[in-house]
Amino acid sequence: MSWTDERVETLKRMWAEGQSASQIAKELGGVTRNAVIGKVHRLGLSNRNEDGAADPAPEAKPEPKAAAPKPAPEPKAEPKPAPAAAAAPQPAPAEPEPATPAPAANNFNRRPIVPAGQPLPPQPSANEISPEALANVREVEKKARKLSLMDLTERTCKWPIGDPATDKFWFCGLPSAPGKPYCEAHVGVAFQPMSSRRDRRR
DNA sequence: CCCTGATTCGC
DNA sequence: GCGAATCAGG
Repeated sequence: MSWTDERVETLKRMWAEGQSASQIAKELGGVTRNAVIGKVHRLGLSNRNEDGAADPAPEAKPEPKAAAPKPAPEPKAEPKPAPAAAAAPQPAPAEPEPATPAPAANNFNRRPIVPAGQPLPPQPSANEISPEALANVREVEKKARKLSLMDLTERTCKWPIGDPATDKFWFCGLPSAPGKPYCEAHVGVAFQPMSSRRDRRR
């Protein structure tokens, strides 16, 4: 694979969008993230520093996991439902397959990338979670690995526990089922089959 | 352990 | 110019 104009263009665009090198590499195909980073440096766009302003902004790495406007072969960013408390959270009342909902990202970018909508609009809470599942969740919370945001990966449970306004806040962090955002127990309460009450007739 | 970008250096 | 290996870090 070589850096054709088109590929370089894609690289530039995605890099400008804040995509990570690995994401870009995946999109392009045939190259590793190292190749992408190498190219980025050679192109001289390692940082989007506009010269002149010697503005020391040492701490500024939001690591935007923004959703791509156009290319979305593999949605990476997963929205973090924020159940009010550990009490009765119902992040995703789902019916079909909530594989990867909307990219409600936490993006503090300079340029508009994400419309930034409501983080958690619909909370019908018209579900009844089985007492067993709830008890299970309670139990699981005791075993939570208490991961920080940084430690979350695609295979760690992203169920929030505690009050985000305090420092008593962390994520479950237990091993999550492949492709699922939560561990077994939390998947159970997060994705309800939608019909706690089966309509008798129609 | 997962990930990120940065740098080096033989090709 | 290229990118794997390595480094430094969250």
